[in-house]
Amino acid sequence: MLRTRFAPSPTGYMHIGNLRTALYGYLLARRHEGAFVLRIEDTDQARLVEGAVKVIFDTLRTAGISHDEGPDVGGEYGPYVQSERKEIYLSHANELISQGKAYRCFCGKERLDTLVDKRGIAKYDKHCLGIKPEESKRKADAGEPYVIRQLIPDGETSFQDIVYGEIKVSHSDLDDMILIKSDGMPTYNFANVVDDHLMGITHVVRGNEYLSSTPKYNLLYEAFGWELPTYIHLPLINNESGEKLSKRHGDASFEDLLKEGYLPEAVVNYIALLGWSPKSDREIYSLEELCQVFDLDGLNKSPSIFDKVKLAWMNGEYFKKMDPGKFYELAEETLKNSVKAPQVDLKKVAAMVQTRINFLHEIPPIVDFIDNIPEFPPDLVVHKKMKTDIPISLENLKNAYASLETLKDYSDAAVHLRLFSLIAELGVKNSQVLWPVRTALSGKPTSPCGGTELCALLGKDETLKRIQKSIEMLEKHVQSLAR
RNA sequence: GGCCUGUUGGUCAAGUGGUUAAGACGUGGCCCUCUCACGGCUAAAACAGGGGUUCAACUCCCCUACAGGUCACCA
Repeated sequence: MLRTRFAPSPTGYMHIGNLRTALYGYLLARRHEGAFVLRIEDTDQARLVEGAVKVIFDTLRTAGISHDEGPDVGGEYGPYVQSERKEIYLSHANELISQGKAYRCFCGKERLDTLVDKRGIAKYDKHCLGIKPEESKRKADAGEPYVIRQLIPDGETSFQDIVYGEIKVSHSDLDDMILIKSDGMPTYNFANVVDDHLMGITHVVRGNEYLSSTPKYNLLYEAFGWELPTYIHLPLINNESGEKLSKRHGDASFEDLLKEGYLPEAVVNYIALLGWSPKSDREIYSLEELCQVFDLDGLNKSPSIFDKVKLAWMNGEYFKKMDPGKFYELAEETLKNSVKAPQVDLKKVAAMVQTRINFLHEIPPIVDFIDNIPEFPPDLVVHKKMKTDIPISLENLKNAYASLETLKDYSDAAVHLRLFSLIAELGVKNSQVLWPVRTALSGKPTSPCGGTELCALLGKDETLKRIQKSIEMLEKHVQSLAR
């Protein structure tokens, strides 16, 4: 059975790159009816962050990425938290020592520092490899602090990566990396390998920052006589400046994006398409659909840039295709805060606004005129394409007022009928009546609906009041010009 | 700096020796239309550079340039 894993370290911050790695691992497992396991890599005692594991759980849950095994749901390969597996790593490392494939290193920081070159790069000189096994054991038993290092043999390693193909490196470029730290905890490099094997991970999906250390991991697999997993290294996601996404650069985490108004479904959909392509023109996919179509073949090797502009578009797409009831539910609070007029049907407002926004926070400025119509200049009723000028607008506003004054039913259909028969009667262009009305009712150059709908939305009292006000304003303007 | 990887329009991205080099976002224009939006149509816009291999290279090889990753008792 295919088994993948997501193995984040609890930093309290889940960025988009991490989330995408989790997503692909999840999709691969789902697609092949395998298992997706969550493992917490908390071997760095110095960097423990309060509540960080919760951030991981929350992020995965809201993204809809569910794991089959993990610290919270259990499973037969647990525990799934590395700090609880300390002894496992230690015994494995000792096994390697007894086989001569790893050794204790007693070098202190001071000595290690002397190995650093002018660029700040150090390679261990295998100094402690020279210590005889019995001596090493004696020192360790005497309580001298030490780390355990992997002994890299001479030679060359090559391996296959699903997306990058064959990778070949010479062992002379590899360092005798630390497996067990002096506090007894394993390093990521070691724990990762041991756990992936012990947990039966068949496909390792991770960012390509691990591509160059993979040979070292393979040497570990080899030392233990374990079978290599299938590697799937993912191209990195960069920010607008082409840098790797990071908290330090102020790049948004999944949580941040949600706070900014992005829908989790849209974010998941968008990141699925960064570095992977369904090889079709279609771009909108639900998570379930992604589970059906995801394939390794569509994986890309070049890095991509996280583009919020396109994400914003996709967010809008999700709003547009959303069931109106669901949309109202999401928009209700925003609407109630921005529209207080009692006669206004907020469900109608929601419907008007649904195709016009990418974010909920774009709603208030669109509907603000409902409660408070702004003062507007006379010229606003002048529109070349609508074939209106001030005299025509004034005239038709008066006509519309008279016509609307006697109307009782202010439903969309009734207003529409009344105004269009007025237009027919006058023998003018639709826009010559409707544009002045729309402007008189909204006070703005644009509105989320036309003149007739505006009448119906505002109701009779408010409609007549606003038209009257515009008539007065325009008359005053005309008089001032005449003088 | 060593090693690893990458480089198709501004961005995402298809393309696996022979194509008018898709599509999407964004941008401009047009249509629809009682404004805006939606929707429809359309335009501009790309194979990093140089050498090979080949009848034929965006596709294969080499070099250069640029970019990213990595070289921690971080993961």
